[in-house]
Amino acid sequence: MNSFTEENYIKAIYKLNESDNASVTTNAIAEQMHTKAASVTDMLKKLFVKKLIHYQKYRGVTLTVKGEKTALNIIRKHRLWEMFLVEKFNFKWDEVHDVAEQLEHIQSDKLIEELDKFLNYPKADPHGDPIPDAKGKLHIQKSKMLSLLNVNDNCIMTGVVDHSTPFLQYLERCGLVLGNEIKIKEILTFDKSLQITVNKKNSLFISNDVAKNILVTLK
Amino acid sequence: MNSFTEENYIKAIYKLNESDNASVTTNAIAEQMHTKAASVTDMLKKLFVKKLIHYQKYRGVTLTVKGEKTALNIIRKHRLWEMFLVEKFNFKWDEVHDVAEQLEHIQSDKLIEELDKFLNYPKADPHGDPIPDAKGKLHIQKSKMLSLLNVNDNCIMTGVVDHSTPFLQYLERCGLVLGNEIKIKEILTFDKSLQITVNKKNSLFISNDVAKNILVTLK
DNA sequence: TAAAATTTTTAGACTTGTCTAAAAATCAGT
DNA sequence: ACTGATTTTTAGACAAGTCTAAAAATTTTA
Repeated sequence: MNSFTEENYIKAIYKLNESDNASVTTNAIAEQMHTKAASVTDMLKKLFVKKLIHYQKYRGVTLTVKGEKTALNIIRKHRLWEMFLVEKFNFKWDEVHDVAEQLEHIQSDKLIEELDKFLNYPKADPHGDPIPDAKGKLHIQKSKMLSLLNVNDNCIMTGVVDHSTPFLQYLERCGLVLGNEIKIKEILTFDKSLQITVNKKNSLFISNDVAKNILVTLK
Repeated sequence: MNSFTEENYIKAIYKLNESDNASVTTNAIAEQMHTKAASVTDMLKKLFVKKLIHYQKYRGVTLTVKGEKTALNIIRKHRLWEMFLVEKFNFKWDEVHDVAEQLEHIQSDKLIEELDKFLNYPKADPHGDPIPDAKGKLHIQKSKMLSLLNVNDNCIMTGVVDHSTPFLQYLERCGLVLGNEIKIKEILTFDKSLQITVNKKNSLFISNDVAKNILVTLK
């Protein structure tokens, strides 16, 4: 079994990796955990021995499959408890975090099963953040701004930020409607505009501002 | 704030003191906590510095008022969580303990308030163990077998174990009916039979078997 | 009431997770 | 490609909680 501290490191690594999908640096973890880089290095060695992370000195870390499973289990518990506190115990969204942070470490499979049942098996918490199932699988993806993805990422359009008519009309003319597949071919360095394909055919350029207003989930 | 470990020691001391109401020994705590006497001594020094216990070397410990308040708060949380698990999450009584043992350390006043409200402010858990209120006050007493008390203990009769007619008729003849005050005058060593008074007048002897079938709460 | 048995405490060591300060490795700018 | 800045790691120390072995105090027993 992993200690509370180990669980918190795993979760921090998962979150840092989630946003940029790159190898996570020692300093980034130190900042996230409100601790010092030296302490992080010590812990990384331990997590490496336990085969929870891939780690090479000076090279940052990523989670192993085992580490990711561990992370998803903690996140599952955290998000289910947040739902519970809000829906059943009259917590406001800004009040839940600290308590869920404690509750997520409680060890009991039956408790989490029953909690899930009690909440009617929610697929996402009210933030739109997906709740992994008991096997650690995410059934829905949190949507992100298209502008945050990288070259060669493949995604499905799921929403827009700007709902103005001119914008929506522009999108329709480009074939950018809900459900279509968007692949990023290139991101130009000088203005961060994107070359994309829609449904593997239509190739076009969109500005970074446009990309910021398109919500997608990774495929 | 106290650590999990400190809280567990406080709870252990409370429980050990509850049954016999005497100064609690180092070895008794060590056994209860599944640890070694040397570790207990170390912790006792810490709890003494924090003014949670009265402690003199080699003389055992009792809780201070502050320590007792701390204990009652943990017990309140423990028993509320047990109720919750049984009533809302389909736990059996033998399944709740380990989980409640973890949940009792969660720090959040609002959480416990809402939990209490959610359960409709229960006064006792289904074991009959009383749940302290938010101020640490016990509104009902757990009833025990009269045979477990000591000389000079004073109590009120609250129930019986054996409900057979002959037994109840015998009790009535002795004046042993619900609500009457029983004081233990003497416990004979050779057969553990008891000399008692009922309502400070009638003095009589009852066998230990009879005493085992009379439920009382301490006054 | 003195010796024997038991309980409790002390002393010193180990583990986990943390820190500071200094050394080593990597990265950035020219 | 070199130099300086930054990041990461190492080394050594500390606090909490635990342990074993030995010493000290208390209790039991004869």
